[in-house]
Amino acid sequence: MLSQYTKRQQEIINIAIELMARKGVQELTIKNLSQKIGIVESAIYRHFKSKQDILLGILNIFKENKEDIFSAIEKAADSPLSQLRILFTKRFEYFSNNPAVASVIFSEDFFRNDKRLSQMVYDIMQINQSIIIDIVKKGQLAGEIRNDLQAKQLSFILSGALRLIVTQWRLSEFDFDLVAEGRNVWQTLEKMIKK
Amino acid sequence: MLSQYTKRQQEIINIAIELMARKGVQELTIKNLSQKIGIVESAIYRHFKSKQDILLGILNIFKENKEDIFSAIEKAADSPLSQLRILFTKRFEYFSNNPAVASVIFSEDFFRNDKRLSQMVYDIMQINQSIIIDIVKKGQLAGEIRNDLQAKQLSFILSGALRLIVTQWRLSEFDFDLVAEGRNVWQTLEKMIKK
DNA sequence: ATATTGTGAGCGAACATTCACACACGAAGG
DNA sequence: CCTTCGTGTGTGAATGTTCGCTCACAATAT
Repeated sequence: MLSQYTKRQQEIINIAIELMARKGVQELTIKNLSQKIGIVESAIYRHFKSKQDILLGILNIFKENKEDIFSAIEKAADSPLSQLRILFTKRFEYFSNNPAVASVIFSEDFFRNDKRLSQMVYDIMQINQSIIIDIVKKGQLAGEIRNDLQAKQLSFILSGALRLIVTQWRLSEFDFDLVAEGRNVWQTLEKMIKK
Repeated sequence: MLSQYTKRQQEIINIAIELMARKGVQELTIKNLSQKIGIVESAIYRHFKSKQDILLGILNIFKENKEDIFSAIEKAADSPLSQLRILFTKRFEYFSNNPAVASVIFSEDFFRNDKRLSQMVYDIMQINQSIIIDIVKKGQLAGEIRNDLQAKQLSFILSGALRLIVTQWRLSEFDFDLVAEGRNVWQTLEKMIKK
């Protein structure tokens, strides 16, 4: 088995993501979940021992995907600046194709109650940040990126822009072209950080 | 009366904000609210006709405060770049003194269910953006800010950084100095946008 | 035959909200 | 000066709903 989850579990996780995307976190109930799958409520508990574990599953799926993107980018032996551009583009494309995931991953508040969940959210954020920092540092060494700016602050600003645009896209009910708008923002960012 | 709300209503709103700050949005229940005030649940409904109206009250308070900050900044007849710096500083100071409000204002997801509430969140965001855009444009005209960058994109990047730092501060349970970190981020941003 | 998955009824808790009732208090009227 | 009355506020019990979850049982599949 490729994933740590069974087929049914993956199905449940995906539908859970869709539900959260449609109308926010309060839409994710065991009842809605089971109805959309076509089984009865109690059957959910054959596959997950609690709702928290389903949420954990959602975060896991996202974490795995993110790690995939990153390792793909590292292998693409481009210049650091191109790597950042590809990173941005790929993330926007992913969210554009999976709007549901975007809705879930940025609603950190919802995960605050549970230690495991909030820790996972924090981990995902950290992975994100540290990989961007690494690329920025490489770019500074290569003389591609301004080195009068701290890598940490820079990656922070990059992440902030990425997050905000996705958030607005989400709140606008996905009614603008995320990939196109993302490209615009990236171009401005590139001008700002390029040496 | 200065505000559109009575004393008791203001008290309820403030405690509601505190509750949401402590453990996230799910902590805000009529029961918790009434207990913390020292009255019985049903008494809440003497002052607000529904929970949604309390949430609307929270957003109103924040909107009013934000408008105050902005008008104060406009009056301070500084250079546009200084105005931006003051804007950043004041916002960080405000959140630092009112961590509860920070928690509330960035949990947009929670407000998605209700048309009035999501509209209000959207309004607040728009006010924010448009004022920053105005200042940026002035700065570009005055030759203080690079004009090879679109004002809209720039203000976007500024807002994104501001939001992300507040979010991380919030998720870290407020355990770093928001004002100091905010100053760092601003200094980097300033270098990036200055002509 | 045994393990996996689904069913249906039901449980206890939490939730927002309603309602009949009680109390306090200032204004109005005799 | 006392009574009366309306208004604003708090009380305690109750309602209907939704929630996550459990359990005895049945069907299905290997």
